Amino acid sequence: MLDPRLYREEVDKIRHGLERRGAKVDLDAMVNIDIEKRKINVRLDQLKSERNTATENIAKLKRTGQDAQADIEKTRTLGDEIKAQQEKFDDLESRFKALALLVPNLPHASVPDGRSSADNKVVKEWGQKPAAASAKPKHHLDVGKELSLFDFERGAKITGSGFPIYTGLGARLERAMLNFFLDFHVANHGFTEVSPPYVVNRASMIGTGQLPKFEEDMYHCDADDLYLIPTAEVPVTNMHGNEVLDAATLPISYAAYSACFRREAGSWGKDTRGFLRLHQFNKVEMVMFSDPAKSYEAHEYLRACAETLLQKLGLHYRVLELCAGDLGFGAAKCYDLEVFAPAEERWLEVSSVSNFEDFQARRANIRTKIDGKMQFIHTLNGSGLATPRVLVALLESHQTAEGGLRIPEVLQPYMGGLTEIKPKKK
RNA sequence: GGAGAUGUGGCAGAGUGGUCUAUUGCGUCUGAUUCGAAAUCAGAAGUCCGUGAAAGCGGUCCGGGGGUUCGACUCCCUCCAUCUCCGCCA
Repeated sequence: MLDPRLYREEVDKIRHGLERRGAKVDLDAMVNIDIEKRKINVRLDQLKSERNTATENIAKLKRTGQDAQADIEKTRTLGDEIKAQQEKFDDLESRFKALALLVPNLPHASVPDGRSSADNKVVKEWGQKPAAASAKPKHHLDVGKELSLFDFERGAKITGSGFPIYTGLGARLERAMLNFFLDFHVANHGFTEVSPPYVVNRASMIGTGQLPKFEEDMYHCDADDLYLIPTAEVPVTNMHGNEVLDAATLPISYAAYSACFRREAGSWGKDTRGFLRLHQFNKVEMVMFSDPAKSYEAHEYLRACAETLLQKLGLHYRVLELCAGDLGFGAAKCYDLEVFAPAEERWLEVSSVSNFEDFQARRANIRTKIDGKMQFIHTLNGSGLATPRVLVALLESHQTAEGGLRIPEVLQPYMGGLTEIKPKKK
């Protein structure tokens, strides 16, 4: 949510930011509701003030045993008027709030202009593509099949498409990645590990910005009115909802593993094959709560944390700075990390590192007191990392000449010392 | 799932329809005393909204929402959380 003051003091700033995003919002309607609301608020406060003095007077009369009937009658009509004005006010306020929850964050000044993902800026490339001379690597689905690492058919049988089963060494490899990610963040990056619920209430989904706008993308349990989390960002960020954080404890950094559930309602036809778009997948998420003055340093730090993992895995990747038109709903600035899949010959997004500034903190009401001044903290998060596409890159990047898979050194301790997954003998 | 109890400021804990402008204690901050500190004494302090150039002024907040009433921390309904006992269970 944006600072409500902006709607009356700096509408042009909002207009400009939304324009950069290519977002359509009826700003004029919101400004008008806000003006109307304040007008009624002034009248309402005045009426309440009158009532307060009147009831005080009644109390005084009653205490001294005098008749207060005339004052009671007068206050009764005052009460009716207050009720009527209050209803108007509540209606305007809820209308304003409903609209405000649908307004995306404004892009940070450093975010480049652009309409779509085609306009994102490559700011870094690490490692390199396999030499053209070497044999073209096999497709990850073929590698997985030969080594029996996963089973899409049976996943589809028991649940549906987009719910794969990792099997045998594939399951272990995926678990190895998650353990490596978590352990590494905790040991080297100063994160505290948390293991959150995978199901959250509606208020939490609003807090981080998934709702009310993206309802159709979320799995919902009707009987309990709870949502399956699309990312650990939701429970972990909302952990501190309605809290005033001690400024001395900032920044607070969490790393959380969770399964992630996404309906991907609007994505049919895009990347539906294999691992590229799943309804359930595993991810380690990094979440930070930062002093507002230091959130952009924290943003760079988070990005570096995610990058380090890819480097340790020996994967060729690049960093994109998203343009204004491609920013996620709540992000003020965002880096995407894309890993290269040599058989697919394309870049795959494996991490998205965002600074939300106070956008989520306003929704979830997370504050801190700095120099005696109450203010909203800044929230940030980044994948570190999601496993499916990393596995794809791993399968396509680390193939051995014999058709097996070389295990990156950092994962070997988690694989019982195994250095290579060898093909079955025929 | 069943029965009962509780939810009040940073914390503890009073308050059962009208000077509640929420008692008190602890903690916090400021000042006095002190070379400094402790102890002691005095004082101050919250959130959010509106209004105003500002000082200030008005409103709001006792788990959330709703109701009764001229007036609700107090009465009623409902939801949530916590605790105790019972049941079930990885």
